[in-house]
Amino acid sequence: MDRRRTEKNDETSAQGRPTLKTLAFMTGLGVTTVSRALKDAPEIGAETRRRVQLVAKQIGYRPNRAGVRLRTGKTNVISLVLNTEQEIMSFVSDIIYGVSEVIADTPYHLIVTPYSRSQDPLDPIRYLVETGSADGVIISRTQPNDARARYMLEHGIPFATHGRTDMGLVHPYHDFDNHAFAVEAVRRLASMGRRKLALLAPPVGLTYHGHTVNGFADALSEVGASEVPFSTVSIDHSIEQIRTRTAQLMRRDIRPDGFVSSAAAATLALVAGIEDAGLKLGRDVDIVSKQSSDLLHLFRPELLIVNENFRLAGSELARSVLGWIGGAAPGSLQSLSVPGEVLAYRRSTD
Amino acid sequence: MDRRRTEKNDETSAQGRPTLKTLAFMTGLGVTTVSRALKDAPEIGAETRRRVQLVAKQIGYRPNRAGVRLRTGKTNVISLVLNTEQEIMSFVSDIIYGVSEVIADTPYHLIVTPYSRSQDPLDPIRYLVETGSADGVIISRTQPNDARARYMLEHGIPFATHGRTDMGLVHPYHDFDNHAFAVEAVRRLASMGRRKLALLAPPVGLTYHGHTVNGFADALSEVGASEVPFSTVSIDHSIEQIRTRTAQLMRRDIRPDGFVSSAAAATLALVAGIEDAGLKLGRDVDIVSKQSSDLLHLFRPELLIVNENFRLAGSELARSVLGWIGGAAPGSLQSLSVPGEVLAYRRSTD
DNA sequence: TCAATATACTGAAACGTTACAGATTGCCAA
DNA sequence: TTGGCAATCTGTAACGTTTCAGTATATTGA
Repeated sequence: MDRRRTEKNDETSAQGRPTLKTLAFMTGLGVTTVSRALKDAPEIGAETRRRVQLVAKQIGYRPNRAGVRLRTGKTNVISLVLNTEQEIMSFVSDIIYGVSEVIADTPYHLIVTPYSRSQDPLDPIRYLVETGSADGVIISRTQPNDARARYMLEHGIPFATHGRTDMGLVHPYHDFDNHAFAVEAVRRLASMGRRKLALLAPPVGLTYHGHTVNGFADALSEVGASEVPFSTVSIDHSIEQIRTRTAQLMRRDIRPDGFVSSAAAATLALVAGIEDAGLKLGRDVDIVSKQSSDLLHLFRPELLIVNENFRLAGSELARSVLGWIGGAAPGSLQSLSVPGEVLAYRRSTD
Repeated sequence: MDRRRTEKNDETSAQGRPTLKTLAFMTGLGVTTVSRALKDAPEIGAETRRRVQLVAKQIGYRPNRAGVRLRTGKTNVISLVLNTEQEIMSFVSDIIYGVSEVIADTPYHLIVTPYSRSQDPLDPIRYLVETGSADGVIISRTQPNDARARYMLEHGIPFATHGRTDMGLVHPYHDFDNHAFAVEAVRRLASMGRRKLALLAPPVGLTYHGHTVNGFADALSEVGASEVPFSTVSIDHSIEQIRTRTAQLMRRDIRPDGFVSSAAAATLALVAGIEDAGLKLGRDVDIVSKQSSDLLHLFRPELLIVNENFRLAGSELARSVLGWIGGAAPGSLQSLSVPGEVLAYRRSTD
């Protein structure tokens, strides 16, 4: 059953996977020459290079990852660090697919490194750095003063953040312009005559919470509308919590006639809460909501919708990390995604 | 900048990561002894073993993955093979989290290996096997006669399928009992007086399409209801397609008064189509739908819901693969998840 | 007492790769 | 002719690990 070779040389017939040694034997060259020929090193004769590459292609040679990794330290791995308690209707799959698209034609593999909310978010990063498990890292849930970004910068490992930081440190990122989103949302609500607006914001602590809150505030004063505070819940809260808090809010004398919501799942809860309070979407209140997959319009056609493309985010993040690994300047690997227009499926005038 | 050691021995002070050599030096033992001591080999003295393990823990020794992999061929990697064009509201993140949970306390890493629908689904599998990139594989979208399962069985790589096969070959799987789901769904609809039922089924070709269709048919004859054929669309079709086909169906003279739907996103489209035709959920028609995240009840409280837990599926699949890798009999690593009861949030009698 | 055996440990080799430090050849200038 | 040099190619060592084939010491049996 276990038919191992007794000879040291495997230059005979049946082999497992071809290695450099196999190629060296087939071409009559040395292992070193083959190695260099495959990576287009300058001191290899043009014909030799072609010959080696041809044979390599023919027999389907693939470099052994472990060999490369052991020798060079290069893992050819990108790690996507994810929070395990991500909410419902998660965008995670979109990001993964976006990343996959980009690394598909590279030798890179994507590993998913999870952490639970109870853990220190720095734990998985430390693990990756200490064990040298990846050449590059992608993180999300970015904070203005992000310990993970600082740590990776200090340890010299390339990374990209989904969302910006605000520490005066420069690193690649991709972000959705949530300030612009909030501004457009408020303008839209104002244009429909809504004057008392509430914001269902991202969780406090994350950078885009600030962006969203600021955009909301800026636009409020621009259009001369007022805010009904609604900061007891964020989109990170459970469906039930958002729903009950919303219902409470809507039963007060002073209640909002318009909402800006930063996430689709939260919007479902928001609508439920509004209806629990006996009010009607499109008549008593309007909502502008972000979504990452195209289904809110099915939920309630009165919803006003702005799309955020997480697949694009994944692609951009992957491109950024690979760019940094490839030696590009981190400052040149930053991108901001501008929100599209607010989409309406049925007018609130019905 | 590049302060490499000139000495061959790194037994001096500042090092990067500790290796077996480091431990050997610190303990005064040979590298071999240290290696064996760490894995509780029998021929190591009890005290030596303890001493080595203590020191290893103290200095935070972590075996170098590349070294192990090169020497032993063990990758300590599980690959999750995913279709990149997965629909909206994807369960992918749940599966990933489920897998992560299980491998968290193991040396395993999870890599995501994507393939697009245009590709041969066998491609990623071949890649994994040929390059020896993983110790175990998890696949979904399983077919009765699944070329991937056959291929992996032939090549002796442990795997688990999400969904069963029907080839007379034995391998680990986890599946949701879709036959039971369809039966319960039909019974429920029948108990509400619905007699003409339609099925929004999984895509033809996948094993659970058959299970669902059979369960549906079995229960129909059990309760004496009739079927309104609706096989022009499956849950794999786009939201728009399902919606328009549903509307067409519901405008016919003979239209269903009950639906069984195999996916939440499809149900959204189904409801939209029904309402496009001017009919009302809970009055003209009832729907029993599967869902994997808890939000359909927010969409329409009249919906009847059965939950499918994909996180559990991920965990079970991971456990199975690890079990097989660990030498368990593949036949002992099969599990079937029984659907919970049909959940109602508001009675259709309203 | 001697040999046999068990116990505890060890060095060398190998996995596949790349970097370093040559080695060989041919050509040209002096 | 000689030396120098460019152009190609090559062997060896090393990355960190495990396995193989030992070695050394203590213990046992006769």
